[in-house]
Amino acid sequence: MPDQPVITRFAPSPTGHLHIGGARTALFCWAYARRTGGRFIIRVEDTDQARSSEASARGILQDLAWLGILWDEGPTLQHAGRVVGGDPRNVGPFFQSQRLATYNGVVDDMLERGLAYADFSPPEHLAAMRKAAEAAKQTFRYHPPASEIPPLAEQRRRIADGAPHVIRFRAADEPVRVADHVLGEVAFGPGEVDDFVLRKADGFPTYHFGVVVDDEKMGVTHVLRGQEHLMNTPRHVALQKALGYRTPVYGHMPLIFNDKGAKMSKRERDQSARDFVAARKLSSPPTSEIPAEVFSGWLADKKRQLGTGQLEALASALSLQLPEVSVDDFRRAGYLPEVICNFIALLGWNPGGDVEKFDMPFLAQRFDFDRIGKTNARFDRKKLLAFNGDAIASMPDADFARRWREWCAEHEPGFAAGCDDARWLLLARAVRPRAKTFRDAIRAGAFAAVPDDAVVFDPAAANKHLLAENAGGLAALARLRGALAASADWTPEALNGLVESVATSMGIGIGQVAQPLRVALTGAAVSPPLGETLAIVGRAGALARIDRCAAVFAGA
RNA sequence: GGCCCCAUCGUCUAGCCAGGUCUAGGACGCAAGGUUCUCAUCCUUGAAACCGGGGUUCGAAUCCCCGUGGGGUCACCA
Repeated sequence: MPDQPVITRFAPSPTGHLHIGGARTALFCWAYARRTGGRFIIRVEDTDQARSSEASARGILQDLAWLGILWDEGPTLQHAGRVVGGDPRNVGPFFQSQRLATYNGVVDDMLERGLAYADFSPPEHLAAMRKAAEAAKQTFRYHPPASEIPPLAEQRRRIADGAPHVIRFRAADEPVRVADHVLGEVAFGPGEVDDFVLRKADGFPTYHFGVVVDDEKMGVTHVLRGQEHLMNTPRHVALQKALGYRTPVYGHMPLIFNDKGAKMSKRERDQSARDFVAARKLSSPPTSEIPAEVFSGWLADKKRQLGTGQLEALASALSLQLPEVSVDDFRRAGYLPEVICNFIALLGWNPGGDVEKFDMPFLAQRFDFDRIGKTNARFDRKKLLAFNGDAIASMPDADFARRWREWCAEHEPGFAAGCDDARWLLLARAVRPRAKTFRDAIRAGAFAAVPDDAVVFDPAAANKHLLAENAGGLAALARLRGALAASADWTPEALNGLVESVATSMGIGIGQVAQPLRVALTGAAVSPPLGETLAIVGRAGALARIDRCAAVFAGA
């Protein structure tokens, strides 16, 4: 196959959000196709009827598109004014649940050729055998002697009678070699591959069967996936060999761990919430979203997970920050898609030398198997945060202002609502060096969204800067008010100068003027520089806030 | 437990494949100092690693073996 164009695929199962590890797999598959001038396709593996959902599939596609990982073939999605996906080679559909006829055709053929057989034994039978083998400390391998497999005619007859059954692969007793392009050659002894199920009792293919058939039918040449799939590969290779299919080039990537050294998973979010609840000794749910019995069961059983909505309701009721695990989590937390791509690419791959900041075109130009690492990587949120902060810091003002506003429209619609463009730009500029994420920026700029008559004064700040000692803070405020009311120039630069000159004229340090003003304007001891803060609040707002502050603390 | 993978600063890693230029480089984090009206940014400096043991070799972070440690996987989930 060396002369054929490269075809890679990402094959998510639509049972939840796009996980960060899945995003990396997709990114690498995309990058490899781009670099080699090949094609990148998406195939949705929705063969688990109980757990798959269309909403999840759509969410995953949207997350991919948001990250900038666009596919050449696959389900179609409207994104940024164009259609992503499609089926130019006529190899679809790209949902496995719509390809049952294809799988059934292959099953028939395999039955006919003795490569597979119908197994009518009930699941309990298998479970018992497995248990017995475990008790005897033996490796369980399902591979009955040929004499126990009914003749094909009988299999056909019972199938036609509607007897419940699965279709199993008839495995050969031979070793399998996998030429992995990341790990090198990996050898598996004879007997490692057993008579695994190809088609489930519900008529849907298993993962192994769907993957092998579809990769062949869709002409996939390169399979990049997580190392958790390594032990599946001999099955796939054995199947390909039996069917006379081509074997794609495999590359198994190192895993991504959380900071506890375990595989990153949604469970982490439940665990973090559970730890928090346990530390607070809460025994009843703090939100009506969660029934009491569900809550207590969840609390007692570390394996149990709450629904996504329930978990989020819990977190917000406790104002608890859940660890981000899925792409959507990071998006809502205010991370930039290009930073996420940059960062996850670095988990398991690097361009060599000291380069670690790069963009999608760079990846599309440089990515190759030979620089994929072999060691599992911990997902370091602190470093991601630093990367995101760097990206925000190096953006042009106007870009940051626009993208922050877009993010707000999606995730914090109330925040930017009444703000005109000029003021928004001032706010964005002031807040930017204080923010590592868009959500951070909201925290830093919160004072701007508070109505002038609703500033909440932090008691500690007010005490320290307005009420302490000889109440010099209130006197400074009075002087500032006069100067501000008279100021001709309402720009950050001029206003900074004005604050300085008030301090000078009063013969005190700038801090002794600045901090009282800061508390009056924002209620807190922390804000952007005063010139900026004043400019954002506006003259009328500033005077109103100062007056209200003076009134509140006058008698104190 | 069987099978399989892996092993450089706390973390992500460069260097390893084609041994010497490595008193092991970068980044995040951490520590100290500086700039500053607060916070943050920013600047400077610093501490910090080749898992252990054998070999091969004039020479090993780099090659080989063993040990140890970590991880993955053992479904009619994917």
